[in-house]
Amino acid sequence: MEKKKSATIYDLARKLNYSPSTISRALKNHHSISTKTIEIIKKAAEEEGYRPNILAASLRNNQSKTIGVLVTRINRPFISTLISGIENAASKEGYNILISQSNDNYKAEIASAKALFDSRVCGIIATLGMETESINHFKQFSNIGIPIVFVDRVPADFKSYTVVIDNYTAAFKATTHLIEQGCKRIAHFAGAQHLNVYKERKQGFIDAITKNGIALDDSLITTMKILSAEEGEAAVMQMMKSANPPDGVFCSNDTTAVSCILTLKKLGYKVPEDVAVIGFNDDPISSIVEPALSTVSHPAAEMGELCTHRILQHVLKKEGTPKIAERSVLKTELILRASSLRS
Amino acid sequence: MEKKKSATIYDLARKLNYSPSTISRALKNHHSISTKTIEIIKKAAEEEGYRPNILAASLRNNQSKTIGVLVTRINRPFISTLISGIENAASKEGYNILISQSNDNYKAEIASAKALFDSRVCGIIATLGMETESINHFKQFSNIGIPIVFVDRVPADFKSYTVVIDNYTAAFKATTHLIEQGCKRIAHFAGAQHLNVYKERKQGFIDAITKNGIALDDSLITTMKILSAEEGEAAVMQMMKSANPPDGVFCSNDTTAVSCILTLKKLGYKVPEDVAVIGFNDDPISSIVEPALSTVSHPAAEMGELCTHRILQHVLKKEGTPKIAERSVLKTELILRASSLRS
DNA sequence: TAATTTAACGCAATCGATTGTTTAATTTTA
DNA sequence: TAAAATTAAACAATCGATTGCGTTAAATTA
Repeated sequence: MEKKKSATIYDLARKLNYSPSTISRALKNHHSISTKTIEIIKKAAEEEGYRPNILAASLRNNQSKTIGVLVTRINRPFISTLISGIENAASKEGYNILISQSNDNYKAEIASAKALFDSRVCGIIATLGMETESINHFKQFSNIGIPIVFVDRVPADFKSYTVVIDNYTAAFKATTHLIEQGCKRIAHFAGAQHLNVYKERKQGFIDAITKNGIALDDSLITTMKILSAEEGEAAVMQMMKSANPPDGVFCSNDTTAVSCILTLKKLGYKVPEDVAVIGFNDDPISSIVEPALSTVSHPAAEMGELCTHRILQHVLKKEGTPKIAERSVLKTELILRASSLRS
Repeated sequence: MEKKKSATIYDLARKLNYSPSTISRALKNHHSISTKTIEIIKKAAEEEGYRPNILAASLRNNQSKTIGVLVTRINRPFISTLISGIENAASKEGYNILISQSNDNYKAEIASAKALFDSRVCGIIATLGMETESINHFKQFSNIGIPIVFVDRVPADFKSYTVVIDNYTAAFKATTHLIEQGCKRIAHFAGAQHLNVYKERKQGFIDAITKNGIALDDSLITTMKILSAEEGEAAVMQMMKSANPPDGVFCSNDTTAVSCILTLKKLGYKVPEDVAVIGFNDDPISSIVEPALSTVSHPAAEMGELCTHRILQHVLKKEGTPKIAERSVLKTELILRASSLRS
């Protein structure tokens, strides 16, 4: 159990009587090294169990084949699937991913960004936290030309790559679907309005309502802090107590939507007959709850893969190629299940 | 948008007329640097936006304050929560985590291990894949003294730290609970038997059955490849068709347990009256399905934190301290819900 | 006052891989 | 055959932080 260190190119050089530079070049098939020598060196490298020291190479090249990923919480269905997509695409190209979570805490997000920066990641993929006020902590990356990809929860005005879904249209369609099912008074569980995703979903909801000639009733919109099950339950209790309760609810996420269904049932209402419900995200619980929850599917894995591709495109791009802050909008799908189907 | 690089200790040294070594020492409050100088240097570092180059420091120290995490699939409730625990504990101590997933593919697991090794992680936390045959790919770490923590799905005979739950006891208790609820013919959905977790759960099941004086009926045990919902459904269809169907099922995971409940309901059986069901993991779906699923809770986040602590303890340990391949067994909890409560 | 300590900091090697520039040997061309 | 071109490999600087050892000047002690 000695701490014997793995061989370096210097060890190989000494052993084979070549210079370290020859070893280095041979290992990556440099043309100035003869085929014979390359063979000899590769064989020896194999035998000696040589493994390149990535730290040394990264230091020298000043870039680290490591992508930083900064998310709010790793253990959320959407986020973990996103990360999975990021990882699959990255490892396929020989890149590693460094993960950090902010737990939706602003200060932690800043600290995480700094940590990832210090690790000299070659690019960073991030989703903003609930509390994020400013995004100055991302400027350190753009300042030195490190590409940033904001995904899902993105800032309004920051020059970077962006990977999102069309929240507005998805919300519009979801709400329209409820209207088509005969809902006349539709409620909306909105999320924190400083985050694009919830703001856009709310706007999609509002526009669908008004464009269908329904009067917008602000009292039917509940804005929640974190869209938790508890908040969902409380909102339902409140709403159903009112003189004119809703007959449909469009929730900004599945957590509150499932909570909504469960609470409605507990109160004795039938879903979707009395109240139709539709959520957002297509979390695993949505297909398990009874009635199964209609929802909007988020192409999480694809989004993750695309994020990685954006970073790699940027990193591998030749000098001089213009950097375009491209915005990618992925398609969502309306998943219709029993919770909203009255026919 | 120039690629201006961030300041180094050399830049600061030139600017302040100190030597790089003094800058380096001042930044970490070395006692041989005067308080006044430290102040000056830190102030300048702040102003210049100095950020240490971790790659350089790691190369010099030959250790990287980065923990490698090798899992099967990131987007599973248990795994993502485990990772979350690992990350929280690591970032608290200033360590980063590098994540790689094998997607349960043996070759990918080997490649991931190599990638993490090449990244010079200071320790590695791993759970074995479904296909993992040998664990030779982990020897490269132990060979050079890098600590390994196997978690949950661990190898039988490898000298390393281990963080697991007591699968046997949990399974024993879960099965006993079904017996106490009056079940006479209890089925078991077992997982791949070369993995410790499923093997132990099966043994716990068997022992609970026999110790309660019930005859063991092998036909009631279905061994599944990946414990998917589809496999669960198929198994239920098969079993309920038999002449002597079970009145209770202990499933090795929640995915098959939920699938079991849904299938039973579809077939017209009542849960738990006709068939009581209990799962394993306490995934989010388990509390949403109807009837809610009784299950065994896995302290995933704690396990993750403990894994990180094991690595850090080892890494920060002074020279000469004996390395103990400690095995940590965490407590599980039997979560009783409607799917198994007949009283 | 001379001899020692101590405080404060600089010098230079080091970690391992990379790469522009030379050098040496061999082959081709004039 | 001498000069030029090509091939193959060595030399040496570099990336940025760290650290053992050496150096200088001031402070303390004898």
